Amino acid sequence: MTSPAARRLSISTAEPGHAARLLVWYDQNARVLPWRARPGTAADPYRVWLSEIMLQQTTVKTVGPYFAKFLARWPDVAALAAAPREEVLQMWAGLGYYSRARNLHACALAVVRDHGGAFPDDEAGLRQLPGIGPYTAAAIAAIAFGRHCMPVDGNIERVVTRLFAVEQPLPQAKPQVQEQALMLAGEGRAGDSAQAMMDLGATLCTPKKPSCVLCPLQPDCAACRRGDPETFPRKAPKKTGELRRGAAFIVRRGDQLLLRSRADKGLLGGMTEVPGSEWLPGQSDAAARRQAPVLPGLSRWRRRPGVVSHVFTHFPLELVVYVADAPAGTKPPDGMRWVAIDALEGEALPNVMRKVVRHGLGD
DNA sequence: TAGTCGTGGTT
DNA sequence: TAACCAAGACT
Repeated sequence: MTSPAARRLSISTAEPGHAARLLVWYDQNARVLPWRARPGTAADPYRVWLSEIMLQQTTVKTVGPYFAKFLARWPDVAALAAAPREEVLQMWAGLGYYSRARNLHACALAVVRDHGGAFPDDEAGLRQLPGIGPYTAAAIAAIAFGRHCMPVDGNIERVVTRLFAVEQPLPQAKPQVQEQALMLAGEGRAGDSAQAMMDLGATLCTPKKPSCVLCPLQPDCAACRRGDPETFPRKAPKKTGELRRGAAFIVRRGDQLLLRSRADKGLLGGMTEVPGSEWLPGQSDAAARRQAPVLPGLSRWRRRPGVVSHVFTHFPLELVVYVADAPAGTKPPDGMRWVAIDALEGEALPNVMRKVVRHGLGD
């Protein structure tokens, strides 16, 4: 709280509120991250945007190498817009949530085509672009353009619901949290305030065992006073999905594999895969195997021992893997293609398919 | 509004 | 280990 000396001074110097104390803490404790501008220098909207898209539901550690890779290959939004979409998907492979990659490219094209290559400099304008929702629009507006707004992500939801001991569960409490979060934006330093809140949530106000003794907001934190900060935010428990089963089919033609591209939308949209059965709860191995591709002259299917297990956000998956050989010269079925095993790095293979190939090739 | 959409890490 | 979480968007 305010010291007696400071209180006397507060006649002319307003008592530091939440926002001010947050910024004092940030100036001494800000994380150094590749996409952040050096203190005192302006942020590059392209880098801010690229990082914000990559960071959606993705950890800082995971994003690091992808951010560097993208920036080296496409140093500005015009370069990214000029790239083939397939190349963007391939570079994104492994990062997950692939609609982000499709929207990233669509957004770059829109910025070049509709905005002369410059990002809109306010929340409303940004919000119109593909892949930019309420959070990302506010984050870019604050960090890149200094607009007075506060993006609300998982970190900030946690900090705010603890600070005010919000009893209403999420997501119902979102409007209230948004309003309270904005009160923490410092005058003239909205971008730093936003990043300070994220750093606070990531390093001190953590989901479990928060370090309240080090927190600059601790004197005012209702949840900390109650003694149960970990119980915030309130949230309804979510149900786990049912296990789905299926089969994946690896067809070898010499040193090549048979691949195809998934439908543009939906799960793993636009990504590369080996032919496979549907993924259904309770599907028998026999039913899955009947969905094998048909090629002339194909050898017998050999089932690889074991299964490939993978967990998506809303369901776990188990795939049985079969392998067969096709004679030299065999033409690929409609919509499929032969790809050299050595060239798989150049494909937009999601991790589940990397697991399948590794398993099928006996690694 | 609630379900869909990846993957890796932590507890 | 099963559950939860990570700078959410879209339908």
